[in-house]
Amino acid sequence: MVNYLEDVELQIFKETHVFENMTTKQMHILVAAIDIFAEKGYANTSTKEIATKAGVAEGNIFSKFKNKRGLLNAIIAPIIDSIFPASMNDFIKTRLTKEYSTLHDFFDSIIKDRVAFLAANSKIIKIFVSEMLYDQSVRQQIIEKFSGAYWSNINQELNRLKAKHLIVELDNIEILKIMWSITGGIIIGHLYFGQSLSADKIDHAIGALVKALSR
Amino acid sequence: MVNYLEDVELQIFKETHVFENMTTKQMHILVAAIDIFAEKGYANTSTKEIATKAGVAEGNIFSKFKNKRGLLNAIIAPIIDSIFPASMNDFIKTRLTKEYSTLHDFFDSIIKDRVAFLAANSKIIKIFVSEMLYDQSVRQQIIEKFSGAYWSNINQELNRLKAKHLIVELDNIEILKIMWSITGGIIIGHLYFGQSLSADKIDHAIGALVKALSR
DNA sequence: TCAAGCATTGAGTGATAACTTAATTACGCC
DNA sequence: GGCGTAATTAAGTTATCACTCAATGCTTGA
Repeated sequence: MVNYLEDVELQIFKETHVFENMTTKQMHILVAAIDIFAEKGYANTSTKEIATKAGVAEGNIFSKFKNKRGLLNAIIAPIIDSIFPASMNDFIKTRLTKEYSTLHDFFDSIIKDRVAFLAANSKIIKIFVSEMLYDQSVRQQIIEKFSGAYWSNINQELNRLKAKHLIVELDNIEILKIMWSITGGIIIGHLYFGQSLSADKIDHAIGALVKALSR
Repeated sequence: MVNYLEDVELQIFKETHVFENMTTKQMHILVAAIDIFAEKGYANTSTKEIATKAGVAEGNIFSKFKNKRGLLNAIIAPIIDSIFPASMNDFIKTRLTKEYSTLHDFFDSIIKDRVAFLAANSKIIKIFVSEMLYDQSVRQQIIEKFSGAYWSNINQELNRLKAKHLIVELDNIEILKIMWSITGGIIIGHLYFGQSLSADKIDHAIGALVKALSR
């Protein structure tokens, strides 16, 4: 029971205080839902199945999470809050604001940070990705979060790199798209096609990215 | 009615002869299913809804497609057969076998071909992508198709480029991953985030890819 | 023209889905 | 230790799901 809270995958829920005001049984529901949603998708999972796996009565789901969608939201919301901005706050402080002497340092820092985050939350990321493809409103939330602090910070940083003639003169949005494509490719390969996340493979990808975007 | 067959989106079904041995009403079912699956996903769509949109009785779906999953397979199978190998056959003949003088020619040809294919089949691609994320067996089919003619052809071509010192000395699988990441990024941006497929944006991405993988 | 056979219909079926609710249990506080 | 509140249960309830099937319509070739 307490083991659940020590699961690395659940770190993000502790950080975003989702577990506060939750009983042990309710945490079990959340954890069971994450497991099953990640495996076979939200729409293919019944609340009865979740309750059975969590070892609680089905009604307990609805007294805490209101409805099935509410349970999904409890899983997805921390991701939307974290995938760009929340853990990004920490990231901006420790990484982005320090001066990068080379483009390689810049991308090495960003990509490794993001890959580590995504790999450490693979089940939740799977749920999030699937739902993002289905649900326009989830995509809209991403766009909004993206337009906030994350965008202005990284935008600023890219302009600084352009001023130093370190990075190619493309629209920042194009630069970011290439950056996230490479990161996404690594993650998709890992999550869905069983490819390794070995350090040298990631270094190769970072090397390619640096070449792609150097001036 | 006949209009359906002129829909660009359905080209792939004509090419793979899916429409043969189908009545007009059965084609309507297939087309309606594509529309609704693409919009809200397979699991969230009822057979009744498909029948209503197609203007037929619900039972008609089951007499032709056996069950709901059979209907999905009729949509997905041509994609699996085409996304790598089938349209790739044509592509290999007209493009891959001619000698490329520069890496830019090589990627320009490949990326534009793939982007055009994916953009011309956006609804079906959306269905395919969603189902790929859910269904292990679909992923397995991709891996198998990938390991066939497509792989040996492109592998050969990449080795030739390496011999000419035109391309970076990474594993071919790593090169392909970077290539497909960039292509995928363009498509995801277009299909799910409403970004344009303008020629100069694609040229920029190709330019970045060439730099990334040049020796 | 008509019979045979395939396409099509739509009412019907059992299963299962999400969700409700009234009763029961557990828990914190004086 | 008992009282009030919140957590939990389990047996419903209603709706909807995929799918069946017997009856009907349509086409085609002799």
